[in-house]
Amino acid sequence: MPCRRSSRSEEVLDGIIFVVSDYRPQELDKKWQHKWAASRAFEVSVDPSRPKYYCLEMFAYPSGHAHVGHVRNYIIGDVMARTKRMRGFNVLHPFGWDAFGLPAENAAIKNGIHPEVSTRSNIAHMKGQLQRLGISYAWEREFATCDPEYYKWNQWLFIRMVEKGLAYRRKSSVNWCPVDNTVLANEQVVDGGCWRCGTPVEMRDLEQWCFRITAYADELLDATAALQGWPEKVLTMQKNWIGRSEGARVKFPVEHFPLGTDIEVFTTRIDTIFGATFVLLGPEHPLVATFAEKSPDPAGFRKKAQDFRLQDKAARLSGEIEKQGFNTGQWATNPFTNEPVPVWVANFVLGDYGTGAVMAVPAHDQRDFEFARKFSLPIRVVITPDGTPQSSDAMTEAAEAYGTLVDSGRYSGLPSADAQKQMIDVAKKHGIGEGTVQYRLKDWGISRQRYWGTPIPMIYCEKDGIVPVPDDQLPVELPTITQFTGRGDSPLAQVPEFVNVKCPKCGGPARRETDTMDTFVDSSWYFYRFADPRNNKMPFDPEAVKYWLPVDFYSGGVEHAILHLIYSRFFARVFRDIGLVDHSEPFTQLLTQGMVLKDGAVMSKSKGNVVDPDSMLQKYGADALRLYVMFVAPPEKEVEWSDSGLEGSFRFLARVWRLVDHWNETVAGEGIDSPDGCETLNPAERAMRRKTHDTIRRVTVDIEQRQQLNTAVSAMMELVNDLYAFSEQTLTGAPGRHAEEDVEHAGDVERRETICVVREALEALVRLLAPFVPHTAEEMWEMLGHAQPLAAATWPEFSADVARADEIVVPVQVNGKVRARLTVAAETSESDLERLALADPGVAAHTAGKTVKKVVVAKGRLVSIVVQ
RNA sequence: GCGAAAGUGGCGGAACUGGCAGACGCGCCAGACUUAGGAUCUGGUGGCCGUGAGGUCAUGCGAGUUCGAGUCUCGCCUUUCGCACCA
Repeated sequence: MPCRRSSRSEEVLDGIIFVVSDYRPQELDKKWQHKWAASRAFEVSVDPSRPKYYCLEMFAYPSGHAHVGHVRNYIIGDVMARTKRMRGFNVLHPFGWDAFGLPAENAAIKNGIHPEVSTRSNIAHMKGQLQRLGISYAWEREFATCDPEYYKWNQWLFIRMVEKGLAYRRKSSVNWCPVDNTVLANEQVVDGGCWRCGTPVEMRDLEQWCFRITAYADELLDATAALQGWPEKVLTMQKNWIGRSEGARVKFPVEHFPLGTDIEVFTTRIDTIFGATFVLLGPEHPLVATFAEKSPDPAGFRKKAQDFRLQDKAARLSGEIEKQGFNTGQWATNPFTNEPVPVWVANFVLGDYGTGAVMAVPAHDQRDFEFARKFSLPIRVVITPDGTPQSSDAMTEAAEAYGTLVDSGRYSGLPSADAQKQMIDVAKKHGIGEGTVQYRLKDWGISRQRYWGTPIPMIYCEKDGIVPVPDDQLPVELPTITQFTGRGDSPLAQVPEFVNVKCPKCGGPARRETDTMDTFVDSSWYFYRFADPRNNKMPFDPEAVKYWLPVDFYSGGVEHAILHLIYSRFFARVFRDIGLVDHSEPFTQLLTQGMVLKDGAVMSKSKGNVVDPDSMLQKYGADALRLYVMFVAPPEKEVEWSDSGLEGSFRFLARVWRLVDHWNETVAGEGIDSPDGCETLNPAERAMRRKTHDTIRRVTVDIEQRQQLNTAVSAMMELVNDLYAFSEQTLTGAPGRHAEEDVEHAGDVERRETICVVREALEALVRLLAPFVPHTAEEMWEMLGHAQPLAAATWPEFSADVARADEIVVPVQVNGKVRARLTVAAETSESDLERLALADPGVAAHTAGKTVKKVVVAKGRLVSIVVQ
């Protein structure tokens, strides 16, 4: 039964006395949340007879408390999910927890609480928060990545990747965060610092496991063209991250060294090679050590190179580094000019890009130019706009543009592009180089020297080498550790019963891998698991994934534009290539929601500016919060939190409530049906109906096509305003003014047509509101006499016929200024409009005594008259 | 430095394909109802001139295209974001 009361009451909330009519959202929240749970309203199963819709918000790291910034994303997703459900789709809307990670482990080091314990309790609390917001999740599919039933499949997949050569072990120079005591992937280094704590990263040489994401570099890049549902901004970031560049590798032989001692360089501008007057090595280049030995002061040489290495990433935090370098004393031969060129070591040459060495063309590369001027190295112009040779003396900066070659032997006179092709051919023919493609993207190092993650399922045997854990022994479970020391080595290495194991091949003594996986592995495929979360034979049933995937609507923060989203696209391809899925792109549409600011800053615990959703819920109920967050701005935009805005949303809901309360008994009466059955409607009734249908159209388009949820809300507000005005015109007076009498008088409305029109409007309104304010809408739906819950109702039908206006107002401009407004039949022809406009007295006043030069008529919109 | 996006009332924002700028909300002002109003309902609310009808200016600044520009083009300013020695 509806919890409806007819009298007002006073109540004290937060020390303030409110007089409320009837709207008690806190009661409604509980009532409907229980009903939805009891009826399993949002649980779904595969049903090929219905179109599916997979609506997903990025799952959460269980930090303990969700603030309104987090919650905004879940509400956006919920509006989409609830709308699509009412539109007839079989909607999968799951949620889970990205539960492994450093914060829990760091907390354990600090306060001794085991990560498992704190994580589980954080999850419980945050789940409660989301449930109190009424987000329509299929909770039965929930899982956490720290469940062995989940991470088992990380391990299973890892072994498949080892088998396919997509996971491999290598010693390499890695980014090391001295505070978090672990390795970071390149994607996790932001401005030279750790993405989590900002500490400048150090370089260390470590053995670690890598995923061969570069095998998919071209595909990941090319496929961005097909991702039409993604924001351009995110695609651009991914393209830049992959950083494909076409060029050539060319060998510069080192003089006075054995044949085959070459410095190989990568260049995108082989056309400038005749201007290559020196060669630069990065400090990490292998020949640096060799050259040091040949130098008069090997120790000093090595120290200078080492200094360059150390300064590298950290120094970038504080702006640009000055270009430094020193001469190795060695010479190499430019293979095109056959001239000797000096070899230098430079701090700005990256060791891990290309070949770690470059040919320097100071006339045509700004960095080389600055370097050459600083160290008085020769500058030779080999490209000019018109092919006329030039001196470098007057140059103040490098000329990087393409042009025509000069002073380049037999290539002189060729345009850059042609020269590049010919030079690459010649280089290849002589075995001194070849055309290649270089990427900025590097393989993804996933080993982490931490506890709270997925154990890497590998065993090291002296006899058999590196052996994967057999599938039937998965999962390799995390041992329970009681002491968290924070020492710099892998915590798992300190657990002998974990480390010591028999080799699966020979049965002899062996050691387990003690590193765990980067938690981005967990989040790279969780959306597949949701399709079949309890499968204990496979990561998921391919048939279930075939039905539900790809994700139709995915929303989350832009901060994942590269990391999570590129890894997920990579994993989709890995699953594809091991035959488990038949698509390549996991997310059809991506929405990057804007953050919620408080006092101009991103909410964070440390800044102390978090707005806690629970206190808002207590005061205004879930729906007011939901509505406010959707109304305040379009989803992508950053917004500033406003308490008074939230209060406005609460007032709106109370206003709708009073409206329904005012009319419900009348419209639920006998013989009240669709106005389609009514003989004739008077003009006011017709206008009211038109508004109803126009609102249906606007809200539907705003949600489904434009995803502009704020204007959908304002359209509904307009409808409510019109319904108030319409109620005023009926005999009853406005709702809310004399609540008692109005209810009595509502039955006095004489025209059955009026009641039919109101009924149609209210039923449409309540259903349009449902995705935004589901609890309030459910209750009002019940008040309107419906036994079936709104969660199972269908979306209101839009009728173009009803929405069509029969009369329109057409403004008339004279020399660009509006001078009159014509009220005419909607289908008035252009010639009639012109005639009516010229005849209008307001227009005539401005055309009198002048010549009409031109009349432009935009049918149904405007008439523009030019006079002189 | 390079690249992208955005600049609209006191505030958040709207304006869909170039066609009445400021929808909707917040705030503010007034009226009604009231012992009371911080509830509710109604009306008003960009600037300037005018008692008024009305006029006039106005979408960061400056030009341009057009009958008509917040919207398109060019230049500049500001802000935000991304990339930043990637050869």
